[in-house]
Amino acid sequence: MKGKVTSSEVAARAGVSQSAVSRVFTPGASASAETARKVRRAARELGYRPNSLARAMVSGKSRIIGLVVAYLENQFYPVALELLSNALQARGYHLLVFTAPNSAESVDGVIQDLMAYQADGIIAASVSMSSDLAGRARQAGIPVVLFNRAQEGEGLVNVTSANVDGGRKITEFLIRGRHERIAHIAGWQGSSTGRDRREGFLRAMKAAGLEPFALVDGMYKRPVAMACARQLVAGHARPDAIFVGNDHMAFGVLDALRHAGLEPGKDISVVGYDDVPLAAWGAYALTTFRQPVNRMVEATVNILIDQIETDTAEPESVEFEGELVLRKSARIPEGLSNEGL
Amino acid sequence: MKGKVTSSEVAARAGVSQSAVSRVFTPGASASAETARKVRRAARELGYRPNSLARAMVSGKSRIIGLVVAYLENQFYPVALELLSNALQARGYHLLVFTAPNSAESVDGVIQDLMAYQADGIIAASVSMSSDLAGRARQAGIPVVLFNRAQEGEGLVNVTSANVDGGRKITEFLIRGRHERIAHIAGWQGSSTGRDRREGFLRAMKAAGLEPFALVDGMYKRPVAMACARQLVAGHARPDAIFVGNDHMAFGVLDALRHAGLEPGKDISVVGYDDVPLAAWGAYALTTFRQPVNRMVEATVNILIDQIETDTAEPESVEFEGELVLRKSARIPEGLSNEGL
DNA sequence: CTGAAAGCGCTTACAG
DNA sequence: CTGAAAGCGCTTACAG
Repeated sequence: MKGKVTSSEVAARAGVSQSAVSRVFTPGASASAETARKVRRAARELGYRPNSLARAMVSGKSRIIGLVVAYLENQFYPVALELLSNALQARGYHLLVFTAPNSAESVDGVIQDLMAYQADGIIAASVSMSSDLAGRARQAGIPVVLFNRAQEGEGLVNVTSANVDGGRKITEFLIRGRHERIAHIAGWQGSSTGRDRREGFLRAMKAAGLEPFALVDGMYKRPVAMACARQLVAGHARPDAIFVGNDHMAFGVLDALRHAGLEPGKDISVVGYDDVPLAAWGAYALTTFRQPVNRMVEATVNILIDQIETDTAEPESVEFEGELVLRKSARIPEGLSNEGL
Repeated sequence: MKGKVTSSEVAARAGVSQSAVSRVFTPGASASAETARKVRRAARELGYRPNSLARAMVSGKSRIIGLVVAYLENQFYPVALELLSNALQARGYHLLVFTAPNSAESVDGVIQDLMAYQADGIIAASVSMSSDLAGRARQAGIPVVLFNRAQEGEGLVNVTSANVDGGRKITEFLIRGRHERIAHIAGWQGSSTGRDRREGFLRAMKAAGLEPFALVDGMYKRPVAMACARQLVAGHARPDAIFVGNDHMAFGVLDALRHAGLEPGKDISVVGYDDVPLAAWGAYALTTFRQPVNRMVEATVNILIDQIETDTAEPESVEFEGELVLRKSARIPEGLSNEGL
């Protein structure tokens, strides 16, 4: 066990000062070709790499971005996590990941840990934080972006897709498909996405002069959504369409419906929200509304890095358009194809 | 932007020395009740938390564990990531996550970053690293555990399940079910899991005096596995069972088979490997071999923390038993139930 | 370009 | 128990 090698050891071996070693490893610092050569050689021989922690301490930049996520079972998050990680790595940042139950207290605790680690920025994916803590992060100069969740608060930037709009478009699609008894198993009403999609649903129904066949909170949980679906089709008056608050719940709904002997897309239409990879797989072929994860990730990373590396420009929340993706789980209105939307 | 608050500022406000502040925040250090009270009060008022980076520098312990993963599309990894993160957080450690394509070079690069961050330990999930780098990690005193992958090398600890055994048991199950034309779409042959499961398959076939109907490398990739499946059933001699190297590929195989008009579990049997959550969902109901993720995670965390916190005890690789999980995608031998195994 | 020196925010012997 | 001081491994003015 040799332990770590330091810049002083490299300096000794290269016959230069410790500062010289540091300069060779600092992009933009000045060192002669000769010095650089000697230093790199010694570094290679010793297996030296600058200690990022020490560098972070003196420079005040850790190049660590904290990511707080709730549940990874919903495929939307692993996908986002991977994209985020790749994009950040490409720009020299690293993701410190925390999984936290989606309660303000535990999220707050985790974010305090992140601040103790001098994270340069924080991404909260689908979780909310207390406004008190948001204020403190702002005071400490740590930018926070909320990914796929909207929350008011000073210094809080939201990156979302147009959820009200999406809920409305899905509902209009269903209405155009001549569905008359439309139910909504909503996303968790404690979240902005759950509320917004529901709002879109309600507006479209109202505009068409329709009453919801049923409206329940599926909590973004598979078992809850499945129970709701079973109940909805248990009586002899049943919905002819169900708009489900996200894909993760919609898969459960599809499973429950089939178990009850119904064929989705024929006996009953089901539409989800997100368009996770699994939605495209044959066994589900879920009609859904695509959230543009790529663009959401790109925006998140840009906003964060802009705030970290320049201190101008108050960042603004962004909202991206999504799009309906037609597959087999819902009846398609006559004359409509995926292109026609 | 007030910036971070330091222990000196807290000391000034509390009317004690900076060392005193440090002691109050160091578990096990001695401070009078009176001092502690004053310090905590001042800290609260100022919103102080010790800087983890500074603490890490002087103590030599960062409490950061690096996790390197390849692809998160296979549900096995998000599940493991979440469990790992929870277990580690509970013990005061944090996960710095890197996604890296599964090539020795990129994994090596990422691990060097991890070492630069003074990670206390490294978990490489289903990726391999060069033996050169493994040696360096060992020299630097950083424990590395390979999760779900076996690799020889000094200082490398493997946490796996009994893959040869699993492959054998699946094959025996298929043989007992009177399948006669058994194909294997293997996991990537560049990985120990892929090779071991295939080895188990081969041994069981040989013991039964059977020839493999087909044996191909599915590369752990869904599109590849689907193409293999399509080919296997294209001719008029087709397999009556397919053992697929992992669940992720098996879902693709199931989709491809159904698309070709075959009913899994009736016209043809399919067995996967892993038992990810999705395998239990109605649309797939995949018969598979369960890897005990919980125990694998627990062992990984214990081994790592033992090595970090005590410097005795050469750690040893561990291998856990898995178990067959019967669902609907494969014909069940007469007289056998899930209990009967 | 280069070296000596200060300083980042802590922990930890060392004396009292 | 408590304070003054050294030191963790770097970066970055400051002189030359």
